[in-house]
Amino acid sequence: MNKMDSQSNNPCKHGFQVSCGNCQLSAICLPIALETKEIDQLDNIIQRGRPVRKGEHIFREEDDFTSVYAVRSGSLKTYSITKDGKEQVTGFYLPGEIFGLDGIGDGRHTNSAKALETSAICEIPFHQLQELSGKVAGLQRNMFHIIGQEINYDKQLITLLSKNSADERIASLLISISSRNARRKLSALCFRLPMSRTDIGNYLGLTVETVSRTFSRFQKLELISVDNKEITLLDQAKLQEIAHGVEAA
Amino acid sequence: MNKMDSQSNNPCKHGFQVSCGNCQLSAICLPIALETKEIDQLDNIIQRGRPVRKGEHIFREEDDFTSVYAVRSGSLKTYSITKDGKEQVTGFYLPGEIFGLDGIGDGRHTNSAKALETSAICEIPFHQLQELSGKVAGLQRNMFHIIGQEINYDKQLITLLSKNSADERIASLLISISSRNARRKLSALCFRLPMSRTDIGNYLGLTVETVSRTFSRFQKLELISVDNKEITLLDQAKLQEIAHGVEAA
DNA sequence: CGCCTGGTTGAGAATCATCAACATCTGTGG
DNA sequence: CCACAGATGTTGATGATTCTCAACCAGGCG
Repeated sequence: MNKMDSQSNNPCKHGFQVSCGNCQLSAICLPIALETKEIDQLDNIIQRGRPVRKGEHIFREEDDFTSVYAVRSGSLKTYSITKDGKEQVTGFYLPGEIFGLDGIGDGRHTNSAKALETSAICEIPFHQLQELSGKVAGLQRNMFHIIGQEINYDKQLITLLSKNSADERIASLLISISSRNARRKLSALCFRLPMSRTDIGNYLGLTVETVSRTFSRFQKLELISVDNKEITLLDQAKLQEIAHGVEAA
Repeated sequence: MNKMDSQSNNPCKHGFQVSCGNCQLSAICLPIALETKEIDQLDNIIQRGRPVRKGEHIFREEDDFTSVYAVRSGSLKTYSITKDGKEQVTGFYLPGEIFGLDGIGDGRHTNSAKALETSAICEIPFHQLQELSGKVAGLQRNMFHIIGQEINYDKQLITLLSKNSADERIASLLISISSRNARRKLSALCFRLPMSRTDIGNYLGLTVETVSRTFSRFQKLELISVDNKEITLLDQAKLQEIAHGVEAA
């Protein structure tokens, strides 16, 4: 069915021959306006691999950190395994978003990245990016900017986990996905959640049951309409209010 | 009394005329070995301000991001104010540690930094650091390393908040403080917590009461001995076990 | 000395987790 | 194309952990 599939208006959703210059997402990946020449330079070092299928890894915990990545289409989650063997989901990434920055610290990834659906990924070898960013001031600023965003998102998530109730966490996640869709010029009110309820709960520090119950309750309150993974926000204002204007990264 | 004051073996605890070259903490601040010449270059751009007193701010949320900072002596907390007006403690920083990296994202600090006791702080103007790091490869790597650490710490804290019980969180914090003391060649078993119970609870997503009760219970179990802010770890192994080997950033 | 902040302890309440049963969806092979 | 199995999601009943409210205690500072 999938009548509202978020990607369906893109004729070739996994076309990986696109260059940064004509990529629809460049406004998101490259927020600082670079000169055409600089974009070309960046373009030359980016590798566009084959699409990855649902469940495949882009990298794994402990892998050498060689590249950062951008989502072209699809979505993925990052996660790590805790000392006692449990999975901890640390982030969801949608088209236009950068991931793989964990690992800048010690040269090894501290998370794994796994596709939630068939996805196209841009790979940017880090040492080349670093070299290039030494020469191109705009790019270096941009990199710090992106890294800084990651830190800010994490701090926000920390606050969410530390202070907010289950309702507030779920509402925040919904608002976050919604506004990230809006940034990509997709519907902010009607979208498909690419991740499972289990992943949502894991990410937000809740059990599956609590996630499920909260969704049901929100539906009963006519805040959202739930059809499996398809979500429609019926009362965005009220959700914002519940989320305290805080968006889950 | 303060017989075990962590700083008391430093004859001039707030001497701010020290240079990076002969600073005892350089092994922590500058983990990548820089050439002497490079250290001098770094040295020249670092500003050593007057000591800040307990409760004073080093910077505030929304301030322009101009510098990163290193703790020379004392300690501080970073925090932000949530949309609904509550304080969220986002980190504690001890001597040799770098803070103020929030703000790399959008050029404004997203947190405030406040001294927990009289402290000496090194200020490193960021644009100069950035310039210098363009020239000195070791320094650039070092900066990415430090920023990456920050990301890793945050991810660990996210896991802690998302998965762990009150006992586990408290044990993790104690182990963290302990091992950061050890890194500074101070006692890993007997130290003074510079922050209030309220701050601990805020940071770990717990109420003061829960923190207090947990400390009492740990004492009853002879895991630690508590005398106000003075903590002695009596059974480090058991604490490690409770913390699942996870340290709170 | 007494106030005020910070810390401790207790009783009761609320939220969320756990356990368990059941429903639905997906995708695979007959 | 249907049937089935395993994974994923929903709902209910019960219980544990942690929060809330409240009283009380200790230490520091005017």
